Amino acid sequence: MLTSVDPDVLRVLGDPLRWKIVTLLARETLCTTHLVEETGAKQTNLSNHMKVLREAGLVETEPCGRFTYYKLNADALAALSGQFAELAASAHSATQNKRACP
Amino acid sequence: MLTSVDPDVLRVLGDPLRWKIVTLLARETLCTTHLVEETGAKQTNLSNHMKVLREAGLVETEPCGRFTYYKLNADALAALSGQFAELAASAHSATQNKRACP
DNA sequence: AGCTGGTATCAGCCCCGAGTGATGTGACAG
DNA sequence: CTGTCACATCACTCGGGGCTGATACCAGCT
Repeated sequence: MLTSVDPDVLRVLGDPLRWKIVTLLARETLCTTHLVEETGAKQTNLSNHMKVLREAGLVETEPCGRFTYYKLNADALAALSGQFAELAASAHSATQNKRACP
Repeated sequence: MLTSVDPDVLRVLGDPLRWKIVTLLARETLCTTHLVEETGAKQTNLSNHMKVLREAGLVETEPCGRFTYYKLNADALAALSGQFAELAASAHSATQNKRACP
């Protein structure tokens, strides 16, 4: 199939703060306190964004005592990479076939 | 370098209509009239979205008489694919190193 | 020239979502 | 048990962006 991605995941990643969170989680698994001091955002704001990222299937939670660790879902990112590669390949060959003017 | 992508491109792709336009352009090069009848959106709305896609470097215009053909920028998509692959690889190894609880 | 069809721009409406403060819940330490 | 810390949820404001109608622009045809 070609591009089964729905734009929801991309919309989720389109927010600057959420993207920064993703890049931070790409280096190490962190809990909310770390993310607060890394991003400078309020805890409430971060909690909202983490919920969005979790519901989009991009991060997974791992409770550890009273802390909540977040780690990236590498599979989701790999899937995105594959979809974009597929799209790029299709786009490369689509430059030839041009639909006739109406 | 790791993840030089700014979330702007992802935000642009996060809109459902824009994503549909991208998937349509992945198959063949089209002009605005084709996109209007394919998506069912108003011409004004489409023109706005095409401007956004153009400024994001995702599509390129090719004037042909009084028509304007749009084709995908395969390089931009391939770059996105690479960035996500890099991110996925980094995320896979980031599950090991977990920063200590504060 | 004047007319018609394809696109781009402008001005405005309206709604979704990011951000914030207050509050609730739950888990350890004393 | 009580306080404190980590985190989540609720209620709210407000600004950005998607959508639209009107209009300007441009290329080709008669």
